[in-house]
Amino acid sequence: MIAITFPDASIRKFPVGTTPYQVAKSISEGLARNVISAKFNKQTVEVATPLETDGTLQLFTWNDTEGKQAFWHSSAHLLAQAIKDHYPDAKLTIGPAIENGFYYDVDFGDHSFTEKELPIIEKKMLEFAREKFEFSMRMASKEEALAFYKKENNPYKIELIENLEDGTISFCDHADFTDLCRGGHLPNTGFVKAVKLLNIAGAYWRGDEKNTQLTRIYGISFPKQKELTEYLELVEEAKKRDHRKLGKELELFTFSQKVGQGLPLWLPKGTALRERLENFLKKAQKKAGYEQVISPHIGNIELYKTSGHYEKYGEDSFQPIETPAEGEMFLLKPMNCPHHCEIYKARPWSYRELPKRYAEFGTVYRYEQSGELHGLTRVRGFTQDDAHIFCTPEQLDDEFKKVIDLVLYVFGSLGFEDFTAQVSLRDPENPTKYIGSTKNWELAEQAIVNAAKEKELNYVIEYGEAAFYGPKLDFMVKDALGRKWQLGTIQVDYNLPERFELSYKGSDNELHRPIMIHRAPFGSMERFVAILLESTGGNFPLWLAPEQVNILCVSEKHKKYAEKVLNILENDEIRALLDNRNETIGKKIREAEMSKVPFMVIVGEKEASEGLVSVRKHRDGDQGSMTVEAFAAIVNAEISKSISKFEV
RNA sequence: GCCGAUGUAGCUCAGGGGUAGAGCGUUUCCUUGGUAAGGAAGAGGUCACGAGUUCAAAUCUCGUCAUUGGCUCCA
Repeated sequence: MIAITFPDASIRKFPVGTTPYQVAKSISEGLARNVISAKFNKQTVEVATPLETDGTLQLFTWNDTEGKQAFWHSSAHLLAQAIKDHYPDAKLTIGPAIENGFYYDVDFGDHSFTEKELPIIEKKMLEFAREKFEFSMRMASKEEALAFYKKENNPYKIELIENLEDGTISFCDHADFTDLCRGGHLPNTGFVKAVKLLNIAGAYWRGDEKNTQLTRIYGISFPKQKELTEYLELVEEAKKRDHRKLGKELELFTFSQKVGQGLPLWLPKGTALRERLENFLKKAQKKAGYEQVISPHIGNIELYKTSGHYEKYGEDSFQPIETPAEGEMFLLKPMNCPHHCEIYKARPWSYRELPKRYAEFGTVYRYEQSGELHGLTRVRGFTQDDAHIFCTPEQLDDEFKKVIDLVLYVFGSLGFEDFTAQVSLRDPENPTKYIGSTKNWELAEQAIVNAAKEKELNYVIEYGEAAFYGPKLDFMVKDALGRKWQLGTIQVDYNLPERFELSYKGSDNELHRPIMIHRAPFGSMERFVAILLESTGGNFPLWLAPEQVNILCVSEKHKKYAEKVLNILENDEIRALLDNRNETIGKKIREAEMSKVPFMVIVGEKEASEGLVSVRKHRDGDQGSMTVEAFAAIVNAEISKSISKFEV
């Protein structure tokens, strides 16, 4: 007998060779029907794997992340089977489960696989699924495995196997299909009842652009048709929140082929929105001891040679601007830090005067690869809500924490709750990538981790994600389609102060190097507005909305009274717009609802004679009538509720 | 930059080797209204751009530009 420990710490005895499936069956028939995969002593096992020793067992169903992973991983096997069935010469590479679904990377050789073929493969997958082929694992020697793929003429699998240790290599078989595999499958293909192949894309073998480009087929599968339908509806809903679509509908920004790709044009409403965000942050920053500075959009190439950026990014940047005078070269500013270093250098500093905090909404230009441009989230010209803090080593910890407070305040005022903090440290395997002494790096990394802990951030540590000049703390959010973007960032930099030979006089009357902190709570105005659009679906917090109130006249006869109402609201600093077009009230309401204006006030015969307004709230409907003053008070109360004061 | 897709009216989209289509918007007129679309008439397009094939190209082919799904990259 073997003793099996369950997640609730209970222990039961089973005969040697009992499978997880049999264990599930001993618990309940329902669990046995639904058990998808299992972990035994924290190792993924098949539900049909006989258990030979004592150990802890976890059983997973579709409702567990691990269960979904096994489900989708098995679906990738089905996909591969269908591809091989249709294209016997296709060379399979890897096919993992991902957060939502799975993919398989395939080398189709000379054949150019297109989206039109997806339904054919999809249909084949479902046919195979219905056969309820059992998945079964078997161990193979390295020699055996290599021989198999040599016969298949598949260099990718051979490369994978060559990097594996003999004795750890296993295959998974179902029907007449075999794939190199570590394990973690459904009992059989019959669990897969619904499949959708979503799209195809190019992907480099092993993620290296020097390698062959393979065809990646993305798909998702479910145990019920209904769940697939719901998933697809969810994706459709998410697409409605796409900032590119909302930006057009709400007339916030646009792009022009003539101006150039990745160079956004801000329309009046978008500009007003952006200015409101800027003023909001400026106010908080002023309170936190920042000083605004302004620097030019270009800088002498020597500036970037000093900073080291030219050496690192020169060839991948917008190329230098050459002037009529010989030998003069300017670069479009790709970041603000070198300029701010020169501002710091404008005069000598005493330790008593630090920290200096220079803030600038600095517009920068970066030559991003054309294929990487994406709406407002990845552009070639954008404005950072940048600031650089120059401080003494003793001040670093405290300053870092203050910046975190500011970022949390900004996110809080905008209702951003769904974010994670990412601590980016050096890649331990590639230490030469970084500039600066090991000692300084260690100090800075420690400072960041401490701050993240103390501020109780929900953080993850990513090794190898640090900037070349220092470690950083980034605030990550997801867009409507689940793609991750970096918004706020805080970076410690020991490098630029060194390169620019920055100094301050210490209490010992000696010159010392300050430490520099780069930080941007929004990240960039462009990306922030994009993410804000997607997270709110265009229903901005009241204090940010381009128009807060639309005044709708029942008929043109009430224009005069409406203008009086407009006047009162404007005097109360409420952004209101008068709609006195020759349209029915129903139509005006409909359009105001669709343009997501938070409040509508309706004025007609009744209101004019009683001196009231009839209030309607976006998405909530009729709120009854009240005096204009009472309405203004409601609006102002809601504004001050959503935007708290920044406390230092 | 790479692999794939897309580009038709201001917007959303249909069509497709032989005179360019719809809805919304816009303009004018009628209508003066009560909580999500009042009615009528009109204007509006070198079908992204450039070449080629053809008697004939918006349609087929190639190239360019832009958008887009990914990959790579991201100071």
